[in-house]
Amino acid sequence: MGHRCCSKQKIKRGLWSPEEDEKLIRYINTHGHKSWSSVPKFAGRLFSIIYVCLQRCGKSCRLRWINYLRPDLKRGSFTAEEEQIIIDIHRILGNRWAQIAKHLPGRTDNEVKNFWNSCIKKKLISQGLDPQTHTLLSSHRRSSACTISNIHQNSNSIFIVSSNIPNAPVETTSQTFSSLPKAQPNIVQTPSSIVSSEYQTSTILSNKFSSDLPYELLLENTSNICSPSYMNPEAVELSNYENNVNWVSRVNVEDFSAQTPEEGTQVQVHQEKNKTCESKGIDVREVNNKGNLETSASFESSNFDFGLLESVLTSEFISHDFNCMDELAWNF
DNA sequence: AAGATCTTCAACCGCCATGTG
DNA sequence: ACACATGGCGGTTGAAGATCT
Repeated sequence: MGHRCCSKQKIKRGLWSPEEDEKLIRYINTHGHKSWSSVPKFAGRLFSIIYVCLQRCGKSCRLRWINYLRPDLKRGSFTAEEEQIIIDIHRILGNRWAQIAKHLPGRTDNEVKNFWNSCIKKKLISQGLDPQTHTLLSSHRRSSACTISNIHQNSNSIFIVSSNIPNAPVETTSQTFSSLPKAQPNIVQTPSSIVSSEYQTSTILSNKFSSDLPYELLLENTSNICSPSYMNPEAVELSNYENNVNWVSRVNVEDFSAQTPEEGTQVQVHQEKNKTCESKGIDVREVNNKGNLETSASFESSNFDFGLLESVLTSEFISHDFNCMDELAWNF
Protein backbone atom coordinates (compact mmCIF):
# COMPACT_ATOMS: atom_id res chain seq x y z
CA MET A 1 0.00 0.00 0.00
CA GLY A 2 1.40 3.35 -0.97
CA HIS A 3 0.91 6.58 0.87
CA ARG A 4 -2.55 8.02 0.68
CA CYS A 5 -1.12 11.30 -0.38
CA CYS A 6 0.40 9.75 -3.45
CA SER A 7 -2.19 7.17 -4.37
CA LYS A 8 -3.89 9.45 -6.84
CA GLN A 9 -0.99 10.32 -8.98
CA LYS A 10 1.98 8.70 -10.61
CA ILE A 11 4.75 8.95 -8.09
CA LYS A 12 8.41 8.57 -8.61
CA ARG A 13 10.22 6.34 -6.15
CA GLY A 14 13.68 5.18 -5.29
CA LEU A 15 16.85 7.13 -4.90
CA TRP A 16 16.80 10.86 -5.32
CA SER A 17 18.82 12.42 -8.09
CA PRO A 18 20.93 15.50 -7.49
CA GLU A 19 18.50 17.43 -9.66
CA GLU A 20 15.57 16.43 -7.46
CA ASP A 21 17.54 17.39 -4.38
CA GLU A 22 18.24 20.76 -5.86
CA LYS A 23 14.59 21.35 -6.63
CA LEU A 24 13.54 20.36 -3.15
CA ILE A 25 16.17 22.56 -1.52
CA ARG A 26 15.13 25.50 -3.66
CA TYR A 27 11.53 24.96 -2.76
CA ILE A 28 12.18 24.63 0.97
CA ASN A 29 14.44 27.66 1.00
CA THR A 30 11.78 29.70 -0.72
CA HIS A 31 8.63 28.44 0.90
CA GLY A 32 9.60 26.53 4.01
CA HIS A 33 8.01 23.20 4.72
CA LYS A 34 4.77 23.83 6.56
CA SER A 35 2.90 21.25 4.56
CA TRP A 36 4.90 18.44 3.07
CA SER A 37 2.08 17.30 0.91
CA SER A 38 2.06 20.63 -0.82
CA VAL A 39 5.76 20.45 -1.58
CA PRO A 40 5.69 18.23 -4.64
CA LYS A 41 2.63 19.99 -5.92
CA PHE A 42 4.07 23.45 -5.59
CA ALA A 43 7.55 22.42 -6.47
CA GLY A 44 6.04 20.89 -9.54
CA ARG A 45 4.17 24.08 -10.29
CA LEU A 46 7.25 26.09 -9.55
CA PHE A 47 9.39 24.07 -11.84
CA SER A 48 6.72 23.56 -14.40
CA ILE A 49 8.01 26.84 -15.61
CA ILE A 50 11.06 24.92 -16.66
CA TYR A 51 8.95 21.85 -17.50
CA VAL A 52 10.14 19.77 -14.60
CA CYS A 53 8.11 18.24 -11.83
CA LEU A 54 9.27 16.59 -8.64
CA GLN A 55 6.70 13.80 -8.87
CA ARG A 56 7.40 12.72 -5.32
CA CYS A 57 4.91 12.41 -2.55
CA GLY A 58 5.07 14.75 0.41
CA LYS A 59 6.15 12.02 2.71
CA SER A 60 9.08 11.19 0.51
CA CYS A 61 10.04 14.88 0.35
CA ARG A 62 9.88 15.22 4.09
CA LEU A 63 12.04 12.15 4.57
CA ARG A 64 14.60 13.32 2.06
CA TRP A 65 14.81 16.74 3.67
CA ILE A 66 15.00 15.49 7.24
CA ASN A 67 17.43 12.67 6.63
CA TYR A 68 19.67 14.12 3.98
CA LEU A 69 19.18 17.69 2.82
CA ARG A 70 18.72 19.61 6.06
CA PRO A 71 21.58 22.06 6.41
CA ASP A 72 22.17 21.34 10.10
CA LEU A 73 22.95 17.68 9.56
CA LYS A 74 26.26 16.39 10.77
CA ARG A 75 27.76 14.05 8.22
CA GLY A 76 30.38 11.43 8.77
CA SER A 77 30.83 8.58 11.15
CA PHE A 78 29.71 8.58 14.74
CA THR A 79 32.23 9.49 17.41
CA ALA A 80 32.95 7.27 20.39
CA GLU A 81 31.13 9.76 22.58
CA GLU A 82 28.06 9.71 20.38
CA GLU A 83 28.15 5.95 20.41
CA GLN A 84 28.23 5.87 24.17
CA ILE A 85 25.38 8.34 24.40
CA ILE A 86 23.30 6.17 22.09
CA ILE A 87 23.99 3.10 24.18
CA ASP A 88 23.20 4.87 27.42
CA ILE A 89 19.96 6.36 26.22
CA HIS A 90 18.93 3.18 24.45
CA ARG A 91 19.38 1.43 27.75
CA ILE A 92 16.66 3.68 29.11
CA LEU A 93 14.36 4.28 26.19
CA GLY A 94 14.82 1.24 23.99
CA ASN A 95 14.29 1.61 20.26
CA ARG A 96 13.00 5.16 20.45
CA TRP A 97 15.29 6.40 17.76
CA ALA A 98 13.71 9.79 17.41
CA GLN A 99 14.08 10.42 21.14
CA ILE A 100 17.66 9.23 21.08
CA ALA A 101 18.47 11.36 18.06
CA LYS A 102 17.30 14.45 19.92
CA HIS A 103 20.32 14.06 22.15
CA LEU A 104 22.67 13.99 19.18
CA PRO A 105 22.65 17.31 17.37
CA GLY A 106 22.88 16.89 13.64
CA ARG A 107 21.94 13.23 13.69
CA THR A 108 18.67 11.79 12.47
CA ASP A 109 16.64 8.98 13.90
CA ASN A 110 17.27 7.01 10.74
CA GLU A 111 20.99 7.49 11.08
CA VAL A 112 20.98 6.45 14.72
CA LYS A 113 18.85 3.43 13.92
CA ASN A 114 21.14 2.35 11.10
CA PHE A 115 24.23 2.85 13.24
CA TRP A 116 22.67 0.82 15.99
CA ASN A 117 21.68 -2.02 13.70
CA SER A 118 24.93 -2.15 11.78
CA CYS A 119 27.50 -1.45 14.47
CA ILE A 120 26.47 -1.09 18.09
CA LYS A 121 24.27 -4.14 18.10
CA LYS A 122 27.11 -6.34 16.95
CA LYS A 123 29.52 -4.76 19.35
CA LEU A 124 27.24 -5.42 22.30
CA ILE A 125 26.65 -8.98 21.21
CA SER A 126 30.38 -9.53 20.91
CA GLN A 127 30.67 -8.30 24.49
CA GLY A 128 28.09 -10.85 25.50
CA LEU A 129 25.34 -8.30 26.04
CA ASP A 130 21.80 -8.50 24.80
CA PRO A 131 21.36 -5.36 22.68
CA GLN A 132 17.71 -5.06 23.59
CA THR A 133 17.94 -5.41 27.33
CA HIS A 134 21.63 -4.56 27.81
CA THR A 135 21.86 -7.49 30.13
CA LEU A 136 24.23 -10.35 29.74
CA LEU A 137 23.23 -12.99 27.29
CA SER A 138 22.50 -16.24 29.08
CA SER A 139 25.46 -17.91 27.40
CA HIS A 140 27.79 -15.36 29.01
CA ARG A 141 26.36 -15.24 32.50
CA ARG A 142 28.75 -17.74 34.04
CA SER A 143 31.88 -15.83 33.12
CA SER A 144 30.42 -12.41 33.39
CA ALA A 145 31.97 -10.64 36.32
CA CYS A 146 35.29 -9.84 34.74
CA THR A 147 33.78 -8.58 31.51
CA ILE A 148 31.30 -6.29 33.13
CA SER A 149 33.90 -4.96 35.48
CA ASN A 150 36.13 -3.99 32.64
CA ILE A 151 33.38 -2.40 30.66
CA HIS A 152 32.30 -0.16 33.46
CA GLN A 153 35.63 0.63 34.94
CA ASN A 154 36.67 1.97 31.63
CA SER A 155 33.39 3.58 30.88
CA ASN A 156 33.33 7.28 30.43
CA SER A 157 29.70 7.24 29.63
CA ILE A 158 27.43 10.16 29.98
CA PHE A 159 23.87 9.52 30.97
CA ILE A 160 21.60 12.33 29.96
CA VAL A 161 18.14 12.68 31.36
CA SER A 162 16.13 15.50 29.98
CA SER A 163 13.53 17.25 31.97
CA ASN A 164 11.41 20.29 31.65
CA ILE A 165 10.41 21.54 35.00
CA PRO A 166 9.58 25.21 35.13
CA ASN A 167 10.98 26.99 38.14
CA ALA A 168 12.58 23.89 39.45
CA PRO A 169 13.27 24.33 43.16
CA VAL A 170 16.91 23.59 42.90
CA GLU A 171 20.29 25.07 43.19
CA THR A 172 22.74 24.76 40.40
CA THR A 173 25.92 22.83 40.64
CA SER A 174 28.22 22.62 37.72
CA GLN A 175 31.46 20.79 37.44
CA THR A 176 33.68 19.59 34.73
CA PHE A 177 34.32 15.90 34.39
CA SER A 178 37.92 16.23 35.36
CA SER A 179 37.19 18.10 38.54
CA LEU A 180 35.12 15.38 40.00
CA PRO A 181 36.39 13.00 42.57
CA LYS A 182 37.04 9.50 41.51
CA ALA A 183 34.01 7.31 41.46
CA GLN A 184 33.23 5.65 44.73
CA PRO A 185 31.55 2.37 45.29
CA ASN A 186 27.91 2.73 46.03
CA ILE A 187 25.11 0.99 47.75
CA VAL A 188 21.75 0.16 46.34
CA GLN A 189 19.05 -0.45 48.85
CA THR A 190 15.99 -2.42 48.00
CA PRO A 191 13.17 -3.42 50.30
CA SER A 192 14.54 -6.89 50.59
CA SER A 193 18.23 -6.61 50.17
CA ILE A 194 21.22 -4.41 50.30
CA VAL A 195 23.81 -4.95 47.65
CA SER A 196 26.93 -3.14 46.74
CA SER A 197 29.26 -2.99 43.84
CA GLU A 198 32.88 -2.07 43.50
CA TYR A 199 32.58 -0.59 40.08
CA GLN A 200 29.38 1.32 40.05
CA THR A 201 28.83 4.96 40.70
CA SER A 202 26.17 7.52 40.24
CA THR A 203 27.97 10.72 40.87
CA ILE A 204 26.07 13.76 39.83
CA LEU A 205 28.24 15.72 37.51
CA SER A 206 26.36 18.69 36.40
CA ASN A 207 22.94 20.16 36.48
CA LYS A 208 22.19 22.95 34.11
CA PHE A 209 19.02 24.63 35.16
CA SER A 210 17.02 27.42 33.78
CA SER A 211 13.60 28.58 34.72
CA ASP A 212 11.86 27.65 31.51
CA LEU A 213 14.11 25.43 29.50
CA PRO A 214 14.75 21.75 29.74
CA TYR A 215 17.81 20.91 31.71
CA GLU A 216 20.02 17.95 31.80
CA LEU A 217 21.17 15.81 34.59
CA LEU A 218 24.50 14.32 33.74
CA LEU A 219 25.77 11.30 35.53
CA GLU A 220 29.21 9.92 35.21
CA ASN A 221 29.64 6.19 34.82
CA THR A 222 26.01 5.69 35.48
CA SER A 223 25.88 2.21 36.70
CA ASN A 224 23.87 -0.72 35.59
CA ILE A 225 22.43 -0.88 39.02
CA CYS A 226 21.50 2.73 39.32
CA SER A 227 20.51 3.26 35.75
CA PRO A 228 16.75 3.43 35.57
CA SER A 229 16.76 0.89 32.78
CA TYR A 230 17.49 -1.82 35.25
CA MET A 231 14.83 -1.14 37.71
CA ASN A 232 11.35 0.09 37.77
CA PRO A 233 11.36 2.43 40.66
CA GLU A 234 8.86 5.09 41.30
CA ALA A 235 11.83 7.22 42.09
CA VAL A 236 15.56 7.10 42.43
CA GLU A 237 17.49 9.15 44.89
CA LEU A 238 21.04 10.01 44.10
CA SER A 239 23.33 11.46 46.68
CA ASN A 240 26.64 13.14 46.18
CA TYR A 241 28.83 14.38 48.93
CA GLU A 242 30.74 17.36 47.77
CA ASN A 243 32.31 20.38 49.47
CA ASN A 244 30.75 19.55 52.81
CA VAL A 245 27.35 19.42 51.25
CA ASN A 246 25.36 16.33 50.60
CA TRP A 247 23.41 16.75 47.39
CA VAL A 248 20.36 14.61 47.04
CA SER A 249 18.62 14.32 43.72
CA ARG A 250 15.31 12.57 43.51
CA VAL A 251 14.43 11.31 40.08
CA ASN A 252 10.76 10.56 39.67
CA VAL A 253 10.06 8.32 36.77
CA GLU A 254 6.89 9.99 35.63
CA ASP A 255 6.61 9.90 31.92
CA PHE A 256 9.20 8.30 29.78
CA SER A 257 6.79 8.19 26.91
CA ALA A 258 6.54 11.91 26.35
CA GLN A 259 6.73 12.52 22.64
CA THR A 260 6.47 16.21 22.01
CA PRO A 261 9.12 18.82 22.66
CA GLU A 262 6.65 20.78 24.72
CA GLU A 263 6.01 17.98 27.12
CA GLY A 264 9.51 16.68 26.76
CA THR A 265 9.66 15.72 30.39
CA GLN A 266 11.00 12.24 30.73
CA VAL A 267 11.80 12.22 34.38
CA GLN A 268 11.34 14.76 37.04
CA VAL A 269 14.30 15.75 39.13
CA HIS A 270 14.28 17.51 42.45
CA GLN A 271 17.47 18.41 44.11
CA GLU A 272 18.11 19.78 47.53
CA LYS A 273 20.94 20.15 49.94
CA ASN A 274 21.05 17.94 52.90
CA LYS A 275 21.03 20.91 55.19
CA THR A 276 20.86 18.83 58.29
CA CYS A 277 24.22 17.39 57.68
CA GLU A 278 25.58 20.67 56.55
CA SER A 279 24.40 22.67 59.53
CA LYS A 280 25.50 20.08 62.03
CA GLY A 281 28.83 19.74 60.37
CA ILE A 282 28.41 16.02 60.16
CA ASP A 283 30.57 14.27 57.66
CA VAL A 284 28.15 12.50 55.43
CA ARG A 285 30.71 9.86 54.76
CA GLU A 286 30.46 8.96 58.41
CA VAL A 287 26.72 9.02 58.25
CA ASN A 288 26.91 6.61 55.38
CA ASN A 289 29.04 4.47 57.58
CA LYS A 290 31.33 3.17 54.90
CA GLY A 291 32.79 6.27 53.39
CA ASN A 292 30.79 5.61 50.28
CA LEU A 293 28.52 7.67 48.22
CA GLU A 294 25.10 6.30 48.63
CA THR A 295 22.33 5.74 46.20
CA SER A 296 18.97 4.63 47.39
CA ALA A 297 16.00 3.67 45.36
CA SER A 298 12.44 2.89 46.15
CA PHE A 299 10.90 -0.03 44.37
CA GLU A 300 7.22 0.16 44.85
CA SER A 301 6.44 -1.70 41.69
CA SER A 302 9.23 -4.17 42.30
CA ASN A 303 10.21 -4.65 38.70
CA PHE A 304 13.85 -4.50 39.54
CA ASP A 305 15.86 -6.51 37.08
CA PHE A 306 17.51 -8.93 39.39
CA GLY A 307 18.65 -10.94 36.44
CA LEU A 308 20.98 -8.17 35.53
CA LEU A 309 21.99 -7.73 39.09
CA GLU A 310 22.85 -11.35 39.26
CA SER A 311 24.94 -11.09 36.17
CA VAL A 312 26.77 -7.98 37.27
CA LEU A 313 27.50 -8.60 40.86
CA THR A 314 29.58 -11.33 42.24
CA SER A 315 27.56 -13.67 44.32
CA GLU A 316 29.30 -12.83 47.58
CA PHE A 317 27.41 -9.57 47.75
CA ILE A 318 23.96 -10.91 47.34
CA SER A 319 21.62 -13.18 49.09
CA HIS A 320 18.41 -13.09 47.16
CA ASP A 321 16.12 -15.31 45.21
CA PHE A 322 16.34 -13.94 41.70
CA ASN A 323 14.31 -16.49 39.88
CA CYS A 324 10.93 -14.89 40.22
CA MET A 325 12.16 -11.52 39.07
CA ASP A 326 14.73 -12.59 36.57
CA GLU A 327 12.82 -11.92 33.43
CA LEU A 328 11.00 -8.83 34.46
CA ALA A 329 11.69 -5.90 32.26
CA TRP A 330 11.03 -2.29 32.88
CA ASN A 331 8.23 -1.39 30.55
CA PHE A 332 7.58 2.26 30.07
C1' DA B 1 39.26 -11.89 -12.46
C1' DA B 2 34.80 -13.14 -11.21
C1' DG B 3 31.16 -14.67 -8.58
C1' DA B 4 29.39 -15.07 -3.80
C1' DT B 5 28.61 -13.11 0.41
C1' DC B 6 28.42 -9.39 3.63
C1' DT B 7 27.65 -4.60 5.09
C1' DT B 8 25.78 -0.18 4.93
C1' DC B 9 22.26 3.03 4.69
C1' DA B 10 18.69 5.57 1.93
C1' DA B 11 14.18 4.90 1.17
C1' DC B 12 9.86 2.74 1.75
C1' DC B 13 6.00 0.53 4.43
C1' DG B 14 2.52 0.46 7.61
C1' DC B 15 0.81 1.92 11.74
C1' DC B 16 -0.63 5.43 15.03
C1' DA B 17 -1.66 10.13 16.79
C1' DT B 18 -3.26 14.46 15.84
C1' DG B 19 -5.49 18.10 13.26
C1' DT B 20 -9.24 19.75 10.52
C1' DG B 21 -13.62 20.32 8.34
C1' DA C 1 -18.90 12.21 16.37
C1' DC C 2 -16.98 11.04 12.29
C1' DA C 3 -13.99 10.70 8.18
C1' DC C 4 -10.14 11.98 6.06
C1' DA C 5 -5.53 14.23 5.61
C1' DT C 6 -1.20 14.71 7.39
C1' DG C 7 2.93 14.16 10.23
C1' DG C 8 5.80 11.23 12.73
C1' DC C 9 7.75 7.02 14.04
C1' DG C 10 9.93 2.27 14.14
C1' DG C 11 10.58 -1.76 11.31
C1' DT C 12 12.03 -3.51 7.05
C1' DT C 13 13.82 -3.76 2.41
C1' DG C 14 16.92 -3.74 -1.27
C1' DA C 15 20.50 -1.37 -4.11
C1' DA C 16 25.20 -0.42 -4.11
C1' DG C 17 29.61 -0.92 -2.58
C1' DA C 18 33.06 -3.65 0.03
C1' DT C 19 35.09 -7.82 1.14
C1' DC C 20 35.87 -12.61 0.74
C1' DT C 21 36.73 -16.97 -1.67
